[in-house]
Amino acid sequence: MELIQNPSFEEAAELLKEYLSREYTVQVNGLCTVNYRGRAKSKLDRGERILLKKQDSALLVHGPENYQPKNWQPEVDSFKVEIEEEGLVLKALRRNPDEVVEVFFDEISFITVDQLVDKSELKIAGHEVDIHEAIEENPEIVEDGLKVVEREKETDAGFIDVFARDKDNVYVVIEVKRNPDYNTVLQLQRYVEEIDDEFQGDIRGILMAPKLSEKIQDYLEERGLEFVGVEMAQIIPSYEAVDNSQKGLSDFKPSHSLE
Amino acid sequence: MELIQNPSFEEAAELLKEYLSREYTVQVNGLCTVNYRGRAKSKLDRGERILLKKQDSALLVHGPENYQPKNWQPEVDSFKVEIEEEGLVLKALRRNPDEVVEVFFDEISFITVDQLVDKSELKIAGHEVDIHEAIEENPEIVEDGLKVVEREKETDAGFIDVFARDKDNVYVVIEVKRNPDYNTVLQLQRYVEEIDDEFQGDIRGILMAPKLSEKIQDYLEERGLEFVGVEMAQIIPSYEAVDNSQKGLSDFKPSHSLE
DNA sequence: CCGTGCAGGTCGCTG
DNA sequence: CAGCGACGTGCACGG
Repeated sequence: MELIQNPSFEEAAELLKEYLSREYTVQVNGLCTVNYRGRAKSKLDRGERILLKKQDSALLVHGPENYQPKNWQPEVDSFKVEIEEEGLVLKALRRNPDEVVEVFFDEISFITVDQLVDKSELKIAGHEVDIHEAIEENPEIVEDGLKVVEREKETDAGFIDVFARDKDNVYVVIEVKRNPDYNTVLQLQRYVEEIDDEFQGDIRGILMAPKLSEKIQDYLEERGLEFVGVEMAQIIPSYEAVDNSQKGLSDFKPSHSLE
Repeated sequence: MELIQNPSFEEAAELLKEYLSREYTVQVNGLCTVNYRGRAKSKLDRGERILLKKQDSALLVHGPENYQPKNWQPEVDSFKVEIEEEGLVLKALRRNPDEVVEVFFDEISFITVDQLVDKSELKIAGHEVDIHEAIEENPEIVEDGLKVVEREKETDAGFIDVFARDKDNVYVVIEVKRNPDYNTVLQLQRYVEEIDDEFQGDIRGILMAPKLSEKIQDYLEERGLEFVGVEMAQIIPSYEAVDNSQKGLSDFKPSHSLE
């Protein structure tokens, strides 16, 4: 790993030209201004920030606050580095969409270059697809007597998550959503109408989600559709909720909220 | 700024306990394993990563690739740092939703602590609300003779972005969307039906967006609704598109794509 | 504090 | 390559 504190702009430019477009992780901390132009247009005045260029060319400019970067480029097709009067300019261009991020550094407090090794994959449980699978393996989590007919059934209106029949053999359209909103209701309604055209007769529509706001539930039921809740523990056997109720002895709370 | 290369776990723990819960930006580069439990559950095996704790307590764990962090916590309510056998553990707990991120460090290549100063605000132009305003100021960007009646008009089906009358005095419901999809069409249709109930007579529905896929446009027109495109230059006077057509002499392309 | 909808969303999968 | 939908979406704004 290479790390230079308070590099001259020449040193920094040399390092950047050497490593920016290769599979290295490059970090530059310093005082900068950032412009973006593309799908929208943005301007960010001088401030101290952390620039991160990742090994797949992704570029992030993080300010001292917030989860999200102030500016970014998910994939850069071409970098440009120049030394201007009293500063260093880094431009990151991207095609499709055509966009450019320009970072003007006034001061650089340090710069590091490294190749990080990380082969491991992130394993996540609890996505929507896990709910689909849980339903297929265990249809009674929806309701007793349910029989799954088809998953990902294609219709003119799109794909139905789960298509089934209930204990009375009535067709059931199930829409699974982690975070349902009003549009989810419209979408389900659209599916039910579509299936109604195809199969005639009564069709039930069920929205399955971890939770549903009261207003959306009303909106749903006005349309003759139903809601069924699903718990994480039902779909992830090993799941245990986080218990924050008693705090440990050794923990300490941020003072961020105090000012 | 404080920067320690290859700190001992004791040194690191001391620094973390001192600064994690205060308004400092803390960065730790090293080999770690990460677990998350909350709305879902995830496990990330050993790998070299960059941990960033921001001044508002936001926590990011970035791998060497991708725009998005591997794990994160947008707001941390309580940190915990412990030294275990041959390692250092950092836990970040959050309430609402109850979630915890645990980072187990096996090796730390460096750690920095700093207070970044960044008062400047990010100014972005080109959001949906900018399009609303552009329409209000310049109704002809929708079509000649249009008169805006009301913005954000409330109906039972939600808020209509722009409510207007055309040159023949026919009511027009305009839905503005930066990234329209099928649901946008349904939403617009709902609004038109709602307005139809209220005002009777012919009602036009217009979807205004930077672009619209052909299939969605068909879907829209099947329902008797219309599409009007909007250009960035129409809503941001100073906007100039990025011209990537000819590459500069001094730029250089990433080799990332080559392997 | 919760509910609601936008985002330069990003990302991954499928046709 | 574009279309389409999920996301531990995050985030800002309004009730």
